Amino acid sequence: MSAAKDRVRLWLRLLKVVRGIEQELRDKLRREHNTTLPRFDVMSALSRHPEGLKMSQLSGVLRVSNGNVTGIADRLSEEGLVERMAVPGDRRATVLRLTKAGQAEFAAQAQAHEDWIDDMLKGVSSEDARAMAERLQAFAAAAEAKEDRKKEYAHAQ
Amino acid sequence: MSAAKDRVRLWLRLLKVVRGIEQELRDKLRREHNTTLPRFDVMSALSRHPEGLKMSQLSGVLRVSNGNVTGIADRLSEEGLVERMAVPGDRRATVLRLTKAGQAEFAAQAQAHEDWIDDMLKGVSSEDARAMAERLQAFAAAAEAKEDRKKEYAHAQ
DNA sequence: GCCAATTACTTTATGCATGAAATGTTCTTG
DNA sequence: CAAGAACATTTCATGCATAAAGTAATTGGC
Repeated sequence: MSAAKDRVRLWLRLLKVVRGIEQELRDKLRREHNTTLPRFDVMSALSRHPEGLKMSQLSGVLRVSNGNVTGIADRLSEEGLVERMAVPGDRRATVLRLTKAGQAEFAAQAQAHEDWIDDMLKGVSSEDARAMAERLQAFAAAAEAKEDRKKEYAHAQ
Repeated sequence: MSAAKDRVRLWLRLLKVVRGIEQELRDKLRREHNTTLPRFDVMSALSRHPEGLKMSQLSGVLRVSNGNVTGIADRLSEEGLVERMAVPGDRRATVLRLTKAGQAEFAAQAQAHEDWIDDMLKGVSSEDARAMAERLQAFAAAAEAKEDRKKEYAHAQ
């Protein structure tokens, strides 16, 4: 009967914990690296693709809107951390990639980021972390599959 | 040795799951109730305090800035969901509270919200939900205590 | 009772986020 | 090959979020 309440309570706790950690990360990024989480996310995605990503690929990976990425890329590129490259054979597209300076800057930020997380989650043992991550993974996979079924159904209409 | 990696992985999964659910809630709120999560949060806080809250109390409860609440309150009050009341004896302060219309509107939103959460977390049993919530609670409490010690230390400087 | 510090709130400037419209390019198809 | 559909990106309008500055009222120490 109170299963719904249990789930809502879980959701509220999840939200509180994640928002708390996220807020601390934002503060540290701003104070210690003069940047923001969205900028960090963009640079992180680019660092995993040294050859660069098209704007649309980037917004797809980060699951944000196209217009959003435009602005963040503009600001990062003004600071020389990122550059827009023409795509030979398609004048519509541009590829965004880290500059040398961007790579160096991100390396420092990423190391700090990992250290902060490790410190904030010190209260969680390695085993617990693995167990919870696995559970969340299973849950996310189930939700994903559900989403897909929904889309197929919509298409069939 | 890889404890740090385990914790970072846990964090990334947490972030992904929470952002995913949050995004779906935002979409549903927008499509089905023509509102947003921040507006919902404000109305939710006010519904727990029928006598109303001062602007500063509200921003404290929601952990957002003062300036932020001003704008949300402006828009909600334009729609007649919320009203600003003068505080007798302190002309600086105003109390914000739900109007009758706001109460009715929020009741509908809150019920839908609970149903959505329950549906999205259907894959989590009641027992698992309680167990995870408890763990998160313990973790949050530990982090809170750590924060407090930090502040005391800062004061002592 | 005065005035300096504090408190309550709003305003401003900046950045992030969205959806929708606009611009220009490429592809498709009759 | 000439529409026109599809695609890649930017621009625009709106809202949320912050920090910092501004306005006004209250409080506390003298």
